[in-house]
Amino acid sequence: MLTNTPKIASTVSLRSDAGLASALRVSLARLNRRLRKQAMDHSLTPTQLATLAAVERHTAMSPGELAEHEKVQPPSMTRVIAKLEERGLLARTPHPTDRRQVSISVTEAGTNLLKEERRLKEAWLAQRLKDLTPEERATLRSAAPILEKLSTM
Amino acid sequence: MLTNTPKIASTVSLRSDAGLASALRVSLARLNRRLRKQAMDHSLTPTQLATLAAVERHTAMSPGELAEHEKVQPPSMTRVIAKLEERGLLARTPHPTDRRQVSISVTEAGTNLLKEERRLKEAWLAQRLKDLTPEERATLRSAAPILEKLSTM
DNA sequence: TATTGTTATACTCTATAACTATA
DNA sequence: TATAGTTATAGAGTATAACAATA
Repeated sequence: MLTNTPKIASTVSLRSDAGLASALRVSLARLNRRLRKQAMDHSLTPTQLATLAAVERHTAMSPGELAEHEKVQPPSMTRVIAKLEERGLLARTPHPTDRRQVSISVTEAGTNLLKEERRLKEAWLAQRLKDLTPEERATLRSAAPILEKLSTM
Repeated sequence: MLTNTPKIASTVSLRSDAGLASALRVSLARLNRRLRKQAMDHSLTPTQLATLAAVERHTAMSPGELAEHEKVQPPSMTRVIAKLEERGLLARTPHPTDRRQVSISVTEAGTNLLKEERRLKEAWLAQRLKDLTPEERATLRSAAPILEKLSTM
């Protein structure tokens, strides 16, 4: 170790809006980093996992839509889908009318993997919530819908 | 477009602890995804950016420490450092006593990049906070330290 | 002729193994 | 002989360009 002195946290007051933004940004990033570590050993890349979740969320999508949604190029999505299909997490069915297109959907195994993934993260979080005071939990209960709102504004 | 019907959100009640954990997880993930998009076009990989931030946070670190901190192998860190040094964001100075070691520190340009990166995210967040009601902002002010606490428990 | 998706190929990032310099 | 770091090389993942099938 050379030196290992963490710097003093931001001194901007929480009372100002800029201070609140700063404090929230730091807390959100840190908590998310911790949450991301609570993951299954599914050995899926982030893109693969996000693709699986997107298909589940939208019920059925074409490779082109998925590429756009995940901000990757179509050839990359072809390979992501191939991997997920190989592992039985996604299935491809022909498009009813346009035979150029393919419809991608989640298999039961894919759904189960996503469920388990979420279950692990939520279990970790629930455990920590248990160690808060009732007042702290009440505050978070009020804050949750506001955080939700922030991301859709 | 094939189909694009988003599924109904979780029906678990916010009142239960499991419901709170679920709601928080979703909100946190979504808000972070939005925040991450508010980034400079610095063309740094996630590892490069995280490394830069780690060095800033710890003032000075050795390549070995950085590799361990960022969970990459030493040879990978060698290349990350090389890239960051090439761009003038990190600097290397010899260790005072052990000539095998190298001390890595952030340059002024590196500090400025991190500042700008944070400024952008916080500006985006502050703008959204402005559109909340005073009560909602007060709730978030109370919640911020609790979120912070959750990640260190 | 335009569009959807795939194959061919190259580049980047990270890993393991082997090497150099210093303790 | 052990440790810190780098260089050499290989394996994944993604991009661009070219191609095949269908509209």
